Amino acid sequence: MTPAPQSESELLQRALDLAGFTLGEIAAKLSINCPQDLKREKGWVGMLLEAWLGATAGSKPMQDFENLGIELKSIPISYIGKPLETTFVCVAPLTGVHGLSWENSHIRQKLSKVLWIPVEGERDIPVPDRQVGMPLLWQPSEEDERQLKADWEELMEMITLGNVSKINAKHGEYLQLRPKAMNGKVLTEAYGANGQPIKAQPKGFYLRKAFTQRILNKHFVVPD
DNA sequence: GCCTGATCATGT
DNA sequence: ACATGATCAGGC
Repeated sequence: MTPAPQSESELLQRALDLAGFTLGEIAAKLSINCPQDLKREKGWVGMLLEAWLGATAGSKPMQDFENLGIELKSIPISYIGKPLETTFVCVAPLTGVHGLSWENSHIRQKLSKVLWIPVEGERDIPVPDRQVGMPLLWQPSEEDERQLKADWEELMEMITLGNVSKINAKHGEYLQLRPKAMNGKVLTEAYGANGQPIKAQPKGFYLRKAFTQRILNKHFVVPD
């Protein structure tokens, strides 16, 4: 495990050092076993990058580099550099949401500064052969923030009004809510239509691919 | 169970 | 082909 970076430039330099290497090569440097596919270790790439960059491991609901105020996100990309998956951000609060605003929300804090690291994610490339790309330190533009806030307010209104059971992934232009649990049997507390407590499947906030693709496109030249 | 890290796999 | 809904692993 690498010690935590003490500055933004130190973190960026470490990330730059990874560009061009394969996941197998990076795993070997850290003496970590590299799986052939991610069917049973879906978060493996993120954990590997955390280990290399010196992120604080653990399940704490805070940014990966707390002292720097930076969140780390690996993003699987296609052969032409487009996102292959949506990006999970954080779990959605289903209770205790009275008075919660976008400005003081957990998700806004997480997205205030993100170090994106593109990694080849095509399933026909064995995990050890997948290459890591150039890192990108990103902060939401005013437009990004407006759009995320609008989606967040729409989604949170459904939660607040007890419409959790009506929520699906089709809501939200750039931000969506999807199940986030080990399986469909996991239930947590939420509000019913009359304000009564009900049990519902946990939800997570995800960034749609159109949003993350725009982030990548602003900084990298990508073929059409 | 809740949170982290996400991708898998099915439905349309 | 792609988005939605479902799922996998690990620490606390």
